[in-house]
Amino acid sequence: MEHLEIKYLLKSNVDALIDTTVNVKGWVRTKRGNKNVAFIALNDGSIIHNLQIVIDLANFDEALLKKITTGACIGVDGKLVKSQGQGQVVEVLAEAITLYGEADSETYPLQKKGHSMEFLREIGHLRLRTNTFGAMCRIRHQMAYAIHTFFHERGFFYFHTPLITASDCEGAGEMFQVSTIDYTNPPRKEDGSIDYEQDFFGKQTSLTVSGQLEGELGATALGKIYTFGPTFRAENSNTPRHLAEFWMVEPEMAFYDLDKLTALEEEFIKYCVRWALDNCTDDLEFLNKMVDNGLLERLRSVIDAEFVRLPYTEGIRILEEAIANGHKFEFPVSWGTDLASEHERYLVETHFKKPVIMVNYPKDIKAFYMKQNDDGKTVQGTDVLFPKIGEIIGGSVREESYDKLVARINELEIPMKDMWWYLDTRRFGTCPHAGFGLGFERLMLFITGMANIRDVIPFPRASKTAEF
RNA sequence: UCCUCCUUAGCUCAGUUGGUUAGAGCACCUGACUGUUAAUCAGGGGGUCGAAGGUUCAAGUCCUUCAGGGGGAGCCA
Repeated sequence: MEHLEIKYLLKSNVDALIDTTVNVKGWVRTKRGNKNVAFIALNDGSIIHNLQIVIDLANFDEALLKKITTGACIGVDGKLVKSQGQGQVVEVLAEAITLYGEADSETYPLQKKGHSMEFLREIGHLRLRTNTFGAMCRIRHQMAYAIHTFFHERGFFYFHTPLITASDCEGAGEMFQVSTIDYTNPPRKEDGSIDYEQDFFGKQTSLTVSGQLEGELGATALGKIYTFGPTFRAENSNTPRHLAEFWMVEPEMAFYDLDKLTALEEEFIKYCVRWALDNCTDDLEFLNKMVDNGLLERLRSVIDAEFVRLPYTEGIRILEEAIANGHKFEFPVSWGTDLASEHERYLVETHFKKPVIMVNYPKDIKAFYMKQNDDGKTVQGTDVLFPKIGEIIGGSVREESYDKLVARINELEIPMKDMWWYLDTRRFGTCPHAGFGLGFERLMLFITGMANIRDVIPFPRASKTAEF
């Protein structure tokens, strides 16, 4: 008999299957009943909803039924019928049950009741079987698919940048070293330092902190590319918004200026949010009900809003005005300093009440590769600031002038000996170009309404966190 | 990394100015119930109070250190 997914039975027109025998397989969420009849809520992961299996106790061996507990895996052959009870349209009257795997009820950690996110992190290998994490994983898949679709439809090429790199040009913080050297007895040079020429790659290597620099090589050859892959930061940052291993989306486009860049950033995020609303309805409704009551409203408001373009200088003026009107911030505000989270939140949540794309930052608080403006003070960097989660995108127009770029590198004393290939993009056929980076899990935080970034990736990697 | 709060049953939490045998709800087990929706009702088992020291006649409760976790901050995506 053909095995049918529960999503198919609950979401398709199955009138033709009524009163026929079907086969379903999945994991038991709950079993309840009386001495005549038992009800099993069966979930196979294809959809958040459970299929109700009805068991006439007279037809089954009591020893078998006893083993069908929360968490057990079973297959059921049975007649599909319109449900007698409320709460579901169809249900299956069991005719034969196959027990694939028991789940001892005294030791199986997941209960019918809800669990705290903190507890579920301790059983990361099993939490995927909960409603919340099932919803998260299905949405995560849909978002990945949406991202590929968005760029593919617009002529971007999916461009694969290396995970192992020999350069840390962004200075984006601590990196994880990649080495086959025996660290208890490393080969040494005459001056006592470790001789990486004898290491696997013949030089010191790390896991990448960004695919941007290689992405620029792609954009200056293919026109429009995007990367979508894992990224690594060895920073010991212990917050609900940081991971040591996270997925990043980094488009890079030749011949894009600041206006085209911010337009793409806005269009991209709205596309993803709309995709979620269109394709993850059941999961989002569940999360809206169980995790974050304001979720659906917030998602819809982002689609409808026109993102504010806010020059940094104007942002500072608004914040100084707020202070003059009596608003208290913990940290001072002045032109030239980076904004603290509280300042960004004020602008997004209090002042404008919609997403803000801040542009033209002081050059001293942004990376060396950002395009310098004619004022000599600012660069064409952009941050997309979102309600609740803060910075979701960081991007910029890149400095395409070889002389200006090298001058800035020398000014900041950035070691570029391993970066000669990057400078060649400006030496040979340089072009105006721009790009941005979006933290995929930050997007997931916004889409799902989850509070902690460790709960929007199946197996989070963070400081002291690598058990599962 | 800094600030702050927390750690008591499988889970979520009570536990008074330090004072007999550490409690509840849920979960689990047993039983009842003619179709349940995280079913309901009755009963039962279950704890080295995060770890190590210390103060005290007496510590779940006070002190110190460590570990783990939450929230906030910095860094960023």
